[in-house]
Amino acid sequence: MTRVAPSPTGFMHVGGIYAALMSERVAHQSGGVFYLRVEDTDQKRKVDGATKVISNSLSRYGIFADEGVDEDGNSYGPYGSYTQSERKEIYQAYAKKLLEEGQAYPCFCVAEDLDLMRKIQEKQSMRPGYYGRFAKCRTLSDDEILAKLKAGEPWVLRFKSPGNNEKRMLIKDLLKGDINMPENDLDIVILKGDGLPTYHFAHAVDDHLMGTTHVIRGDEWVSSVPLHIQLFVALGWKAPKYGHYATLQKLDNGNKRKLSKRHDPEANIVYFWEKGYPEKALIEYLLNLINASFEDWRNKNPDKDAFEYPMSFNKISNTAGALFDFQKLHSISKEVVARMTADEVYVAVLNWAKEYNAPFAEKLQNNKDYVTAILNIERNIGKKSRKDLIKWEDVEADMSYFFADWVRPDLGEFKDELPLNPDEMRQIGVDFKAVYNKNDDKDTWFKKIQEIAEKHGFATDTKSYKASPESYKGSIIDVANVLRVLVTGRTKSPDLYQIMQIMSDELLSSRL
RNA sequence: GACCCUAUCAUCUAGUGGUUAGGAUACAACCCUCUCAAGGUUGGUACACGGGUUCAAAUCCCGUUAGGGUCGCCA
Repeated sequence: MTRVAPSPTGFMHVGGIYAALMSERVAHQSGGVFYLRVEDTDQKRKVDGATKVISNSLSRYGIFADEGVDEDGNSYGPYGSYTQSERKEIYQAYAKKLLEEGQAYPCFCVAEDLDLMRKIQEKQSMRPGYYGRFAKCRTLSDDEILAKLKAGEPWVLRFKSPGNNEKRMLIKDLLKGDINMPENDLDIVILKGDGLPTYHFAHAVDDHLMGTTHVIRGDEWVSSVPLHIQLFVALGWKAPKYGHYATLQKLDNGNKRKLSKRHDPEANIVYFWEKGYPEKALIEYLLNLINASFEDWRNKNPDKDAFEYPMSFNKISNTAGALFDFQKLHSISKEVVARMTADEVYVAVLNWAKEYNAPFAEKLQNNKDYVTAILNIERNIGKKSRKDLIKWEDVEADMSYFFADWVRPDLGEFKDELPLNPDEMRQIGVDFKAVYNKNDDKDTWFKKIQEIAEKHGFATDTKSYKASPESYKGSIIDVANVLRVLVTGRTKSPDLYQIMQIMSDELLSSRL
C-alpha cells in the first residue's frame, strides 16, 4: 500500500511524477494498492481546479490511483475523503485525544514571540526551535490556559514531544539504510490556528487510517522521521516503513540544486506538454533514473510497454540527487518515437497541435494521408529507422517544405555550402525537371542525377572526385545537394528520392 | 551554527574485499553513404583527498574537503 500526496497548488512538479511513478510501481508490481491523497492543509496555497491538474498529469503518464481523488475533486475508495481539508474533524478528534492524554497542549505564542525566540537562540548560537525552556506554553497551568482562551487569544495545538535531543535513535530507511539520528524534542504544531493539521500530524493520521505500509517520499523528509515516529507512537499506532529518495537536481553555475519551481521552467510538467515530449519518453527517462538497468531491459525487450519493466525497489540509487539530463531524455525520446508507427505519430502530433498550435492542427487534419506518408519516411525499418524526431513541437518546422505555403530561402544563402551560384543551381533544377519521372525506381532516379552531374562537370561518384578533385567542379554530393536545396531549402534532409515520391508533381516542379 | 545524507568518466550509473573498473548518453575519429539522421567499428588521465585495517580496498573504518537536505501555524 503506497501513495502519492501532492499539494493542490495548480503546479505539477516533474519530481511529482517521478515520486508517483516510484510509488505506483512499488505497489502495483507487488499486487498492492496505490492511492492519491490531496494535501491541501495550506489554504493559502490552494488553487481552484488543482485536483484536475494533478489527476490529469498522472493519468497522462499512465499512472492511475486505485483510490483517491478524481479530477473534479471527488474522492473514491474505502477510506473516506482523500482530500485533507475534508478530514478536519478526523484530525481534530485525534488531536483532542492527545490533548486529553497530556500529549499535546495549546500554545498561545504568536509570530512575534517565535521570532524573538529564534533571535535569542541565534545570538546564543543555540539550536533553534520550540523546545525545552523555550517551549513557554508547555508549562502553562490549566487556569492560565482557560484565562487566555477566555480572553480570546489565538492558539495552536502543539505536540508535547517526549524526546531528548541528547539521545539517539536508529531509523531504518528502505532506500538509505540505517540512519542514526538524535531524538526529536521539538514541540511542533499539530493543529494550526485555522483548525487544520500540519503536514506532520496529517501524515500520521492519514497514513495510518488509509493503511499505508510504505511511505516513499523525497529526502527532504528524512530529518522529520524521528518526529513522525514519535507521533505514531503517541497515537498508539505502528509507523509505516519509510523510503527516502534523492530529489531531481539541476546544474546552476557549477553547483547542483533542487529543480526549482521558481527558476526552472522544466520543473513544471506542463513544460513537457508544451514542447510535446512523448509521455512514454519521460516515463522511460524517469524509470532509467530510478533503476539504471532499465535501459538494458529496454534493449532486450524493445516491444514491451515500459510498465512491464520489473523495477527493483532496492536498486534505487542511494546517491545524491541526479541532474535532470535533457540529452539523455532526447536520446530516449528518439528511440521511443522511432518505435512508433507513422499513424501513431500522426495522432500524437495532432493531439499536441490541437492544444498548442491550432493552425498546424488544421493543416494536419486537412492532409492526413500526406502527413502520414511524410512521417513514414525511413520509419519502421528496424534498427536503422530514422531517429531524429524528439518532440512534437519540432514536427511543423521539420516538414514545412512539404507545403505550398512554405517559402524557400534565397539560393544565395548557400554560397558557403555549395560550389555553385544561384543561376547554376536553377539550371540543374531545370535539367533535372526535364528528365524526372515519378515512376522511376531509385536507381534510375539516381542515374539521372549522375548524368546531370557529368554534364555540368561534376564527378559522378565520390571516389573519383576524391581521387582527383581538381578535375571536377565538385562531386555528385554537390549536385544532389543542389536538388535538395531546391526542393527542401536545406542541405540536410531525409532521403531525397522518397521526398520527391511523396510530393505532388505540381509542388515538385514549382521548386525545380 | 546544529543535525542528517552523498561522493566512480562531462552526465546517469553498474560495482557489496581479488574486475584489463562494465554499460548508456554526450563528445571525437573512421566505415557505410546523394546530405542529415540512423547503423557499424574504435577512442578518452572516472573510483574527491589523506590516513588506517587487510596478503589484497572503488568496496570496510577514521578524518578532511566538496555538494545536497532539514531546522515554519509550507508541504
